[in-house]
Amino acid sequence: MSNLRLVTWNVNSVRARLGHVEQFVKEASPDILCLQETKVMDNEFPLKAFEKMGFAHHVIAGQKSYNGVAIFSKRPFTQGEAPLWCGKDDKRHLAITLENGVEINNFYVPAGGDVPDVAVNDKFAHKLDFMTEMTDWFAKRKHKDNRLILVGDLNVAPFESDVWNHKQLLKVVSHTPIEVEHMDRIYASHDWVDVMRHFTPEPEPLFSWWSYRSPNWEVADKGRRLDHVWVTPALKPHLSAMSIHKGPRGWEKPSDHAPVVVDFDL
DNA sequence: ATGCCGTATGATATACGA
Repeated sequence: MSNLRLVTWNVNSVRARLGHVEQFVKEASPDILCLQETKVMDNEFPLKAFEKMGFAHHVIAGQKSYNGVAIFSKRPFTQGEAPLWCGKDDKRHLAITLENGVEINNFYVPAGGDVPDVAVNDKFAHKLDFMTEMTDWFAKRKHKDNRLILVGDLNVAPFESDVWNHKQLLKVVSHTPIEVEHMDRIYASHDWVDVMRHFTPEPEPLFSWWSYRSPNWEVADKGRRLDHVWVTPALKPHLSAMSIHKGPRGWEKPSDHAPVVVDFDL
């Protein structure tokens, strides 16, 4: 058993945030770094900077302007299976398997647009379909011995204490009941453990995202928990710590998401 | 927070985020 530190962070452009990533990696020293919204094609990804940060292994999947995920690791891995979600090759998922057999899935679930109505908003329909496919995918692969980690920007804040004001956000995309139902089905698909709530149970507020549009983000604290770390039951005994790092959200020209750190004995 | 922000792009406006 040794310590494994995992970080998940929606950086909102890896090129715009490279300095922040370097600074945070220096501070937190993760063994595995899962990024979302890299917003860069693979041939333009600043890989050398990540090698200098000490990550000997990586897998990246980007496209121009939108989406994009990446996993950087100090430990060797093999790349895992990643289906075409909703039939689109829009670079929202990567999977790796470490030498100890632990599989890490890094997701960027569609944001869903503004209007929480599938009849008038294709983006919302895409989001719900994406979550349904995640449910089916993990249900199909379910096995009691599976040691899976699921991280990323899932773009849903499921619990009342995952948003700054439950009642005001019930009709706001990310906290609507239909999205929470879809997320509950993913939870059930593999008896997932919500690691962040394992360490910080309700009703303590827990946020990982604060809008750029809200001034005085830290004082107002109108946040939402959109970023998640889940594990399958076999990994629950190996959890040792979790923390959301608000520091980088306060740095100059920040991402609107804060990095989440989870420590395992693995 | 619906709002005045931020990132990206064949850009000086538009799409997208959530």
